[in-house]
Formats: sequence, C-alpha cells, structure tokens
Amino acid sequence: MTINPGAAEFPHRQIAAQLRARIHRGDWAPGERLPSIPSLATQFGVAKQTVQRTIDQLRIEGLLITRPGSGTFVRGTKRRMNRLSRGRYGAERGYHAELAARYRQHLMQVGAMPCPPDVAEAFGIDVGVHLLVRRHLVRTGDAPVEVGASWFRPADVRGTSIERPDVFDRPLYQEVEAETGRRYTSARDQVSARLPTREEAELLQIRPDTPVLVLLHIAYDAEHKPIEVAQAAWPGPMTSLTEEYKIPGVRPGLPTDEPDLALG
Amino acid sequence: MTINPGAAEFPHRQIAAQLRARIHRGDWAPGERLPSIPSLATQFGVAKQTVQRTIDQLRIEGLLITRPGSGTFVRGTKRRMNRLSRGRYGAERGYHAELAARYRQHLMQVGAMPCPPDVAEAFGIDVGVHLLVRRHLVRTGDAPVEVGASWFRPADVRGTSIERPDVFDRPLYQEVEAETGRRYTSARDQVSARLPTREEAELLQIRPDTPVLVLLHIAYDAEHKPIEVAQAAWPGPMTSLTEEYKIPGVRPGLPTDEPDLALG
DNA sequence: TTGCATTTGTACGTATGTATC
DNA sequence: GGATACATACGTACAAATGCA
Repeated sequence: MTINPGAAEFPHRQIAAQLRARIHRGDWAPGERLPSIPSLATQFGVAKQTVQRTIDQLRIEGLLITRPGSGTFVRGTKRRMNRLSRGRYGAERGYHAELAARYRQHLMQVGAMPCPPDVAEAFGIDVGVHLLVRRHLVRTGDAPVEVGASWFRPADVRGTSIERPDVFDRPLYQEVEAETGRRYTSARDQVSARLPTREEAELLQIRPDTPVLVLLHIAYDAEHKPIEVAQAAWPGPMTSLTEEYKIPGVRPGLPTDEPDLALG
Repeated sequence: MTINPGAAEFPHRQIAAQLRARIHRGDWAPGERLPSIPSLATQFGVAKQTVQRTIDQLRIEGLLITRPGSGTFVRGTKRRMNRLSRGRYGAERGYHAELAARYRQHLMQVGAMPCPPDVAEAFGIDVGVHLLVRRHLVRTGDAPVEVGASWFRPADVRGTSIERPDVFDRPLYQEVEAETGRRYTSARDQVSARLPTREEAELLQIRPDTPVLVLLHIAYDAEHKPIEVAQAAWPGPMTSLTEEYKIPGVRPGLPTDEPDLALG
C-alpha cells in the first residue's frame, strides 16, 4: 500500500489502479465494505481528498457503490446479459409470453406525456408534443436493472387497450398488432451511452454521474410508418447487449451510402 | 450567471447544468473556446476548484475537450452513425469492397500478441495466450473515430495472407474464407460501455476518463467454432450504433433460457 | 427518542507542476 | 523567458446521512 508521488502517474490514478486490481482479485467480495476513506488516506499516505477523488472515479466506472454515512461497497458481479431488441420478435416470434414470469416487470405509468427529442425525431414530430407512453421498470430480486418506455401516437391507439393501464398476457407488440390491425414489419435499433436523466438515475438507483447504456427502438409498419418508439436504459458499466445471428451466403447487391462499421 | 449556494443542488451541479444548457443552445460553437476556469469562477462567484470540478464532469460526459495551457473547447456535437457488425456481411454480402476508400482505414499492426480476457473467453482459451492480431485505426479527416482489432488462432491462419501485413482489396472476412476454406456462418455481437485502455485513449485522442462504446464480434464457422474475434471501440458519448432489420412473421418456437430484453 | 461518533460529499484557499502561446 | 491556462494535491471546514449507544 504505497504510493510514489514522483512517478509519472498521479497519486489518485495509482491508487485507483491498485484498488481496481484488488477488487478484481477478490480482496473484497461483492457487497463487502471497503475501509473508510480517511483510513485509506492514512494507509496510502495521502490526503483524504486524494482518496475521495479515486473513489469518485471508481464509482463512475461502476466498480463501487457509496452510501454517505455508511461506507463504500463493492458492486455485485459485472455483466448482465441482455439481447438486443431484435430478440423481442425472436427467430421464433412470440416466445416472450412468459417473460413477465422470469422478470419482475412493473408497469409504472400509462398516460400522455410530452415526448423527448429522440422520440420526436423518430416519429417526425415536434419536441414536447404529447404522446401516449407506457413506462415500466424491470427488477431482478431487489435491484432495478432496466427502465423503459414505449411511445405511441394517441390517434393510433385511441380506444384500444393500449391506452389503458392493463397488463397483457402477451408481448406488447402482439397486443398492438391485434388492437390496431397494423403489423410490425421492420425496425431500427440505435445504441448509445450517455448520462442518465435525473429520473432514470433515481429509478435505477445509480448516481447521476454513472453512464447508462441506452437503446432506442423504432418499429415500423408495412408502409414504413412508425408504430411504436421504445426506449430502454441500463446501468452502463454493468450491462452488455448481445445478439446472435446467421451470416447469409454470397448474394450480389447494391452498396449503400451510410457510414459503416469498419472492423477489417 | 448566478449560483444559489443554499439550494438543494450543489454549486458544481448547478454550474454544470447552466453550461450544458448554454452549449446546447449554441452560445459557443463546436470547437470554440470557453472562458478560462478562473474567469468562470469569478463570474459564478465560486472557488476555482468548484468550476474545475464542473469541467471535469462535462469532459467525462464528452461535451468538452480541455487542453492544458490552451483552454477549454466545445466538442463537436455531431453524432457519427455506425452500423452494428451485422452490416459487415450485409443483406448484400460483399458490398464492403469500397469501404477502404470511403474511410481512411489504416492497418497499424499485424503480428502475435497476448490476448485480452474478452477475446480469450470467446476462443475458449487462457488469457495471455499469443494470438495473431490485425489492428487498425479509422480516421475521418483529422479525427480518429474507431480503433479495432481482429484476432485469429495462429494455427488457423498459418501460411496464409492473413498473417502478413497486407492490405486486401476485399473485406477481411472474404480474404479469410478464401485463404482458409472455412465459411463465416454465424456471429455473436456484444455491445457495452467501459473506460478505454491507455492505448485506446491515446489512439482515439480522448482522455482516459472518457468512456468508450465497445463492440465484441465473434464469427463462427459451420461447426460453430470461432474463426475470428473482432473488437472495435469508439468515443462513447459521441457515437451511436444503429441497425435496421425486418421483423419475421409469426412462427411457433421454443422459449430460450437466456435473460432477455424486456421492452414491453 | 435523543445524542454522538462515523462516513461520505462538497467547497475553499493555497501551492505546485506542466503545457501552450 | 514570461504570461496564461489547465491539473493535481493538501489541509481545513462544514453539511448530510447513517448507525449505535
């Protein structure tokens, strides 16, 4: 537990590296409490502020959870696996029926709300226009793991079960198809990382400076008009999205104009 | 430009919110310099350290770029769009031939290197085993936008063009298929957000505390043995990955056991 | 219930180092 | 070389939350 103040790396980075290594090595089990910040400061021979800065960084990285008045704790196992929303429809469309049983998915709100920029752009409307939104929170055991919202144009779902706070016994998209007669034909997924909104941070029980992984999912009907725009957010450092798929055989085709992933 | 020290929000958060709003409103154009930190401190009536803390946060969020001795600058708000690697093989397999022309993709290294944990797990080998790696860097104009690496088992590509530092006139996976006789049959993508390695941060010209969006791509042959494991990283807050696809019709199928995305 | 010690979180002033112009 | 600007560390002080006696 020593720090070299003259080294190229700043003390707070050296300490961060040491703590990271010890956490990965298992010196403290998930959920276990680290020594207090003043105690670490004397152990490392630095000022309290310097250790505080280290802790701030490791918290943003998602390794630590801090509770004022209580202590600093190692976050539980990294990596929850989720599928990208393509899996929502599945290679086998419809297998999601028992999803509610495996997760504790909680329908939080059904009603009209002004839409955020992402959703507005997807629908091609102005920001702040009121849409119908169904918001949910997913928990595993105690911990919240996903906050999500599905947005619809009010005219599209007026008088249907979608605008009522009902919990359905089939996936939402199947309910929408049955109630509106429009079929989910294609979709567009957009993944990015950003800081959470204040509300997202509260619901996910993370701090506002911990990044979240965000998926914007736009579902289109046969005329390529948006039926539903869904947003989902997970605690960033803890989550990874996975997807598996077949690679098609060689077929001639046209090049596209969009920027593309290089990968080799 | 005033701060309320008695409010519920801490001063450094209040200042962050104000600066965020002004940047989004366009008070400073992308690339433009903000007032110096001491100057902002006197304007807001707080200590220099408090503004410094605000700037640290906005830099991690990706809004600002700081250059010691020079100043604090607004990062371009442009979102670069990339496709998920499924697009690598395309609905039209093979259109990637002209990709190298559209981007300035630079082959940085071809040789043996000890593999990182992600790649080891994908191949089912131990961490640190030496694999053949082809690493590249993609630039648009001046700015680096993607660092990537493709990993192979040495035995799989021994004596082929893959282990030579050649630039091919077709996509890498086509070269591999032609040289090894194995066909890319299925793949698995895994997206997550994390802090960059030291090297990634240098190559992407971002700070080590700015998160990156990472894609791990595993390509399998007909026997579901990994042929290639590719990793790509982009500056997180600036990038979003998109994908479009058709939604299949209703077909009965078996439920799977994997945790899944809820989304409604 | 009250009171007190502990712990995290923030702010401030000062000092020093380093990079840029 | 000098001025400017960002980056870090240290010590002190105080606030808020927690836990325990």
